[in-house]
Amino acid sequence: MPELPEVEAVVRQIRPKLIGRTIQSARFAIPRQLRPQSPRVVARAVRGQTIHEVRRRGKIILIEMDKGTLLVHLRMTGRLYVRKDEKPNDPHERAWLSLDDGGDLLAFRDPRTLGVIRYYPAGTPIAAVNDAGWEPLEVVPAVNDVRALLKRRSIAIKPLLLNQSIWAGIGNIYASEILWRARVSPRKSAKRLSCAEIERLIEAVPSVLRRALEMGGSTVRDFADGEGRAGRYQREFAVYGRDDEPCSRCGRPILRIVQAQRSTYFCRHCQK
DNA sequence: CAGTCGCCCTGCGTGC
DNA sequence: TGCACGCAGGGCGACT
Repeated sequence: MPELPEVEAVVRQIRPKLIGRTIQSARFAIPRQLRPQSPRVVARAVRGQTIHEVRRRGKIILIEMDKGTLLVHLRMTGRLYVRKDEKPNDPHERAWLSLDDGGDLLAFRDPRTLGVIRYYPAGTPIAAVNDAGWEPLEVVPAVNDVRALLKRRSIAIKPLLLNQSIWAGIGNIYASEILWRARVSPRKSAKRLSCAEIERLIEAVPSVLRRALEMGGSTVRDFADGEGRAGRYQREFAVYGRDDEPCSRCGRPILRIVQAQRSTYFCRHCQK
């Protein structure tokens, strides 16, 4: 579900509610989500630790404590929010961290249970973080640096944008939106992008993501931020989910194709 | 090695 | 109404 803008929205919501709080206890309902670690071991490890920082790297949420870091990846349907401990349990909640004062709880809701939770003792390398590519809202890479990464990749540019080691945080919705803005065909082999196309891509990546973040992210099905609020960027989608509708640039119908088992939306006329 | 595919899950909308 | 099917914002491991 959530891509960079949605994850950032969640982090901004929960961060002030978590910093300085101490974890009293933790519960994990789906052991598979912690594999290869075990719920019991992780619960014991985090108990009594104080949260110092809550950060995002790409789509990854990092809850940093005295002696280690809890990593949360929301994957398709995960949500994180702070709520009062007394509310009746949502049947889709899968993990809970109870906080010291005020009877608050950090809840992890994830109907499909594809989300991931992992604990890293301080000093342990976090591979997914170390392997993550440019942070789109912080780094504007040089054309030559992007070209170097693309030059021997024959894979189509759209599935490559989903690879988190180029830019971190781009997912299936924004990949289509970014390529429409950059006027690059999603089917074009990465190594065949011209310098001009790479320049447009470098412009489009942060532009699309920043605008989506300003709008509170996108809500296609049921995304909600840490306050339970829906995003509004879906109203501005140029192509995602708009197959057969006219392209706002040229009026030709938007196409839907499948690449690497995922839907791609684009305009064949203005994306070459 | 690079690229593709199946799969992990649940829930919802569509069409018969 | 009920059921089967396709599809979903992600990413990994097993293949070719």
